[in-house]
Amino acid sequence: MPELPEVETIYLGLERLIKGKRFESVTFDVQKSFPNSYNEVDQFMINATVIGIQRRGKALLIELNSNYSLIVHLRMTGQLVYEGKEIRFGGGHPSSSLLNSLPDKSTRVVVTFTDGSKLYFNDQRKFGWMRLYPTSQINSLPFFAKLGPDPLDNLFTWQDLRQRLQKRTQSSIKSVLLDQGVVSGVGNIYADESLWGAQIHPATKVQALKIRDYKALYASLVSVLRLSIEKGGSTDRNYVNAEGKKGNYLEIAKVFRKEGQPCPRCGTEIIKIRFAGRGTHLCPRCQKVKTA
DNA sequence: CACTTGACCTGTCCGC
DNA sequence: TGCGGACAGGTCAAGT
Repeated sequence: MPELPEVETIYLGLERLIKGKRFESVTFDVQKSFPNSYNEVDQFMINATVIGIQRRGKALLIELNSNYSLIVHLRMTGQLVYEGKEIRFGGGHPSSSLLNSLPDKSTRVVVTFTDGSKLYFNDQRKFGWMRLYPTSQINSLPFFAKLGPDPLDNLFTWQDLRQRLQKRTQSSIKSVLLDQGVVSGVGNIYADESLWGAQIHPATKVQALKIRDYKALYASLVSVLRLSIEKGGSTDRNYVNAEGKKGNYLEIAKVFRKEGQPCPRCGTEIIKIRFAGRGTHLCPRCQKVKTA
């Protein structure tokens, strides 16, 4: 669920809220959520200062001045929430937030900074993780080494998209869009939304796509991702940003979670099917399967 | 080798 | 009300 726009929103929040802060202590409940040893945490995290934050695909990198970086992947239900003098939870805090008080029962890691502020890593399903790695090794970690380009990179063009998709001509377009090695950051929500925008059926084989399809898909993907960032991302179930607030993109989504409602383009009822093992939303009239 | 399916988890919702 | 099962969907390992 946290896809590119959600992780970008968290990134923007962390940039403002924790950059320059120094770690005082760290506690965690299950090793799976934070697999480093106590020794590594003591040596490379405690008393280290946050010097930079990056997003790469759906992952966050928090760079420390100890030559280590903290990598965070939220997977399905992860949250990274800040609490400090600017932001408090509970105690009658008026809330567009999903959160009442922290920590809660899904809190896996609590990081405390020297100014008393805290960063909570919550993860209901425990698929997500955060982990310290030497900064110099990050680019060679398998996850990052094979990561495709960011679709919002200024240098990324429709020709790049076409060239990368065309390495997978036998596959369906939706499966390929979800492959982080082809393009990074796209998940189930924005795959469905961008394919609707480009009027391409998710099951269409890449080999059946024409030049105009690549151009349309590129334009659609970029605009959907940008629009969602403006809206603070999508809150489907439990996504919140670094301030604990929900995103608003789903209010203006065209097909995702809109089954039974009219297609904004042609009025036909949006359907939900199961495709490539996932819930897939589309307009059966605007998005026909094309064959080569 | 390319692609698809199952496992990892927990909470929610639906039907009986 | 309680219970079993389907479902949610990111990534990697295992299977076809």
